[in-house]
This record gives sequence, structure tokens and C-alpha cells, in this order.
Amino acid sequence: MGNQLTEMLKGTLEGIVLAILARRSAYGYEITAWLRDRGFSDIAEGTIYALLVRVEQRGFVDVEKVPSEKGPPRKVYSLNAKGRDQLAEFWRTWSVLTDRIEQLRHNGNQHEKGA
Amino acid sequence: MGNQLTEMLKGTLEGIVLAILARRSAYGYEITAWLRDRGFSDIAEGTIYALLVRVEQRGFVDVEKVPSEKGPPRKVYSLNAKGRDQLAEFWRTWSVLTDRIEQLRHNGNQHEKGA
DNA sequence: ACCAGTAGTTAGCGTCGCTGGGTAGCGAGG
DNA sequence: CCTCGCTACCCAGCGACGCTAACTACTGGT
Repeated sequence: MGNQLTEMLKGTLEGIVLAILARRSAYGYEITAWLRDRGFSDIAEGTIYALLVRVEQRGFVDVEKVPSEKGPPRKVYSLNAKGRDQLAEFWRTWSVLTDRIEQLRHNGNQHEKGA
Repeated sequence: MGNQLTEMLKGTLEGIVLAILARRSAYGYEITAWLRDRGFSDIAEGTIYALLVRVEQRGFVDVEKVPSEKGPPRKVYSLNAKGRDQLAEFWRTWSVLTDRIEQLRHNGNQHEKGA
């Protein structure tokens, strides 16, 4: 029945990851661990990898393979120009949605538009 | 490619509709029109009907068939107790998500958790 | 030799919103 | 009378997304 948060993450998780990459480059395992630390403890391991593949295919990130001393090579992702555009677009859309919803939440949204 | 907003609506649209029904009972066509008025102009007609069927099946709303002078009978939906619980849960989850994302947005979320 | 931790990949699933069509009832116009 | 347009609802099929549950591969410790 996928809980609320799972459904809400659809569409926002990509923005979240892009926002993380906007700060600095990172690899999948790192991002997953970091999200867990930050309260996004509910995000599944595999989800991030799939998402990273997607954003790579769309050309929002550049990738570099970096050897690790502790395991298989890491795929380090960096946000590029197109990715920064996408992130900006994400924040715009996010603002629109949150604005409308907050309006709906507090404001006595009387349906009676006439007045 | 479903634009951002479409993806973001997943999981939130249900809450939006429940919030509308919390103010007063309404039928599908009415809700659709009202959403269009309120800037949610991008929401597809059929989407609302499918959503209403879903929330009915989950027992969040009660339904009453009311004849219309201008067309086929309306199905008027009212939020019931279970629906109010669900709506409260929705707001809780929504708050959690927005809090985390706003934190990510402004706050210089240095990954360097160490020092 | 074995296991735990690191790091990434894949196939298949369920949910959601969208698309595009259809049905039904009523009133106005040709 | 027949069609058009508005009201009002329903349905099948689609793509995108996140989740589940596996698997591969490399390193270091016991």
C-alpha cells in the first residue's frame, strides 16, 4: 500500500538528490548513507542507484569512476550546467506546489469565488 | 516525460482533495472545476474521478447520489471520520517532507557531519 | 576459508496521474 | 427531429517513479 511518504517522494526525490549534488559531488552509497543520517531513513538502498542512472541518462550529471580502498570502484556524480537548470526548475515547481497547498491548508479557502 | 508537477502531485493530490472535502462535500466535476480555478489548471479531468473511487474504496469518504437539473446524477462525496484521520496523517507527512526539504534548500547542509 | 562492510546492478512489482475514449442526461439551434 | 454543447461520470491502457529482493564484486579482519 506504499505509505504516504513513499508516494510523496515521487517527483521530489530527484530534486533532493540534485540538491545534494549541488553542494558537492558524491557517489551513490555515500548519498544513501547521508540521507539516512538526515532523517530520510525510509529511502531504499536501490532507489538511489536507479535514480542516479536516470539523471545521468538525462544528462544532468557527469560521472567519474574512482577506485576505492574499501571495495569496488565508486561512481562519483557531479552536477553539470544542465543539472543546475533542472534543479532550479525543480525549486520553482516545488514552490508553486507548496504555495498552493499551504493556501489550501490555512486560508479558509471558501469555494465561493463569486463574492 | 511527465513534467515535474505531475510527478510531485503523486501522493499529494489525494491529500489536496481530502482537504477540499474537509471544508464541504462536493462532487467530482465540481472539484475538478474548482481546482482549475485555483491554479491547479494542469490536473486532468479523469484523474479526479479515479482518485475519488480510490478514496471511496479505502473508506475515507461517504457517497450520496444527488440528481442534477443539468445532467446525469452527481455523486456527492463527504469526508468521514476515517477520512479526517487520513487527512491529519497527510498533513503530518507533508510537514515532515517540507521541513526536510527546506532544510536542504537553505541551511548549508554541509555533509561534513564530523567537525 | 569465511564473513562483514563497501559499492553497484538488475528484474519485477504496485501506485499514481495522464491520455483518450465512451456513456448518459439535459437544453438550445438549425 | 437531429445535432450540438454542456454537465457528469466511467474505463482501459500507458509511462514514471520508488520499493523489494535478489545478485556481483572488491577489501580487510578472524
